[in-house]
Amino acid sequence: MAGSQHDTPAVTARLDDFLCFSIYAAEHAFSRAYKPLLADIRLTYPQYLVMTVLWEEDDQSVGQLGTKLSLESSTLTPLLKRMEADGLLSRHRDKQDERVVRVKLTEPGDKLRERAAKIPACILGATGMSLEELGRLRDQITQLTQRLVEAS
Amino acid sequence: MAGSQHDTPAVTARLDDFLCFSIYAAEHAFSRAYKPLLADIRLTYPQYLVMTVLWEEDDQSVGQLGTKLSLESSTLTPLLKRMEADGLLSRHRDKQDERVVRVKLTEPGDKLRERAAKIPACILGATGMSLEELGRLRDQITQLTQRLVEAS
DNA sequence: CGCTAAACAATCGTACACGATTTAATCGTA
DNA sequence: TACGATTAAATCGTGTACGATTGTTTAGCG
Repeated sequence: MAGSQHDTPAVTARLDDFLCFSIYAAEHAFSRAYKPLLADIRLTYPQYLVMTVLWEEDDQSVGQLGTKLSLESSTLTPLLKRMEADGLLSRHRDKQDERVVRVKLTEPGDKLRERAAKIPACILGATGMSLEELGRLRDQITQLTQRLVEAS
Repeated sequence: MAGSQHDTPAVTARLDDFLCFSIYAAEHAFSRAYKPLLADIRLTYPQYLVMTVLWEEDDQSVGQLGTKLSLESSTLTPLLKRMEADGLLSRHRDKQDERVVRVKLTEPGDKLRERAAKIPACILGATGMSLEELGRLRDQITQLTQRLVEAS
């Protein structure tokens, strides 16, 4: 048959060896860890990420949000519409450039920030890691992401 | 400044500071890096993970797959049905215990393993990391996941 | 033996997520 | 200034992903 001498050995990499799978599992674990905390303030995990971006800087375009979150308009538009229906934010065409839709927090959306303020500490506690460890790990992962993006 | 003495300061954590977001972004980046490679063999990323588990050990129950992949039957059942329709695997009730459904690779599903064999090396190249670095990072992330799961 | 409890997969409803396409607005340049 | 190219969102179709519920089958216990 094919690889009588060297090429691909019959060995298959184990899933647990995959860095990508560890990331996949960690993403699920984070999402689940956040779920009960976010349920209190009636946000999903992606919605929480959007709110975090807006709490950081209000009045951004859909495109800006997409860049920061690595999401397409095809994902963001319905997500933002749900959040608008929930009264968290408003969406309006930019007067200067009608192609652009600007997203602004409503009063309740802005207020929610206070109720969400304790969440990061809860998650930090769940990780059982120090801020330094956590920061180092985050930076390594961010660097990895950048390389993956550049390579594609 | 910040904590004049205690309660929540007006400062909001920046999204980029969040470990969870670095994971979220990395998960997207991996999924996108795999996409063109997987398109060649007509698999989605989650389907590839299922195949990897089955290449490692054939003939597993839906529950076993779910445990290894951290997925619910509500996710796996439709996913496996699509893969069955694509001729990659078969699903049959276990004769000993009619509650369980056993998933087996078909001949084409097994053969696909060879064509997929070069993918890990492509991804490794895209990360620009050494196997040692990669392994260390993976172990840290796996440990993090375990702590998150335990804490919930 | 019979009956409840538990286990397993499937189903349903909701919510991301993406690529490809579409629509509308603006820009560039002849 | 006209008109093709570009940009920004939205739309459409497909595929995960989950919680809650359902339907079957098996296990456990009196």
